[in-house]
Formats: sequence, structure tokens, C-alpha cells
Amino acid sequence: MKNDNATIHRIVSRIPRGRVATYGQIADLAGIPRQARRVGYAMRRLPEGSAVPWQRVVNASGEISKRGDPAGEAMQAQMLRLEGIVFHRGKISLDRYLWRPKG
DNA sequence: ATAGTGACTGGAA
DNA sequence: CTTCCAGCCACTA
Repeated sequence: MKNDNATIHRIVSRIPRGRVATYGQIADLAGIPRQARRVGYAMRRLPEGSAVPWQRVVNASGEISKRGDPAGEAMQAQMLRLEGIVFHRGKISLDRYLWRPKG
């Protein structure tokens, strides 16, 4: 099985609008369990304007992961709000918004 | 080749 | 709640 960026990007592209997935979850679906960081790398590599809905990937705590660019974090939160996702004290309720493939 | 770093995570203190 | 840490491994210097 292939576990390159394309594989990760393909899975992220399956996350429905108004839903989120965690880095670890994407790693599992990509067949590389416990390699959440690799998913973070794949997101970092995405060119601006990519069709991949990278904004729907959040960390296991339901928060936007810290990165070098605070403005980018704010933009991600904004994009998610536009999809109808509600933040509560800086966090997303995973019970409510976590993507559950097939179910 | 080694060492440090990081869009992560789960467990321990 | 907060830190700290080991495991994970691609990437960079």
C-alpha cells in the first residue's frame, strides 16, 4: 500500500463539508497508524489554493493546531465557521462534528 | 552520516 | 486544568 502525500490528500478530500477529522484519524485511514505527524507534514506541503479541504483537519483535542502562522490559524477557524462549525472556547465538539466514515 | 525540529498523540505526574 | 515525555518519522541543516 502507498502511503505518500497523495494518499493522505485523497483521504482528506473525502471529509464532508461541515465535518472535521483528526490527524491521527487520517493517519489510520491512510494505513499508517500512530503517524499523525506525517499527516501534519502533508498538510504543510499543500500549495495555497489547493482543492484539498485541509481546514477540516484538526488535532485530537478539537483545536486548530499551532503552526508558525497565527493568521493562518485564524483563517482556518473562519473557514470552518463558514461551513457551519461552531467553536466553543476555542474548541470544536468532536462528538458533534467528527467525520465518521461509512457511519 | 548525525542532530534538531515539528499543522501529533496518549499516558503520566 | 498544566507540564512533561516517549514514540513516531520526514525534513532540514
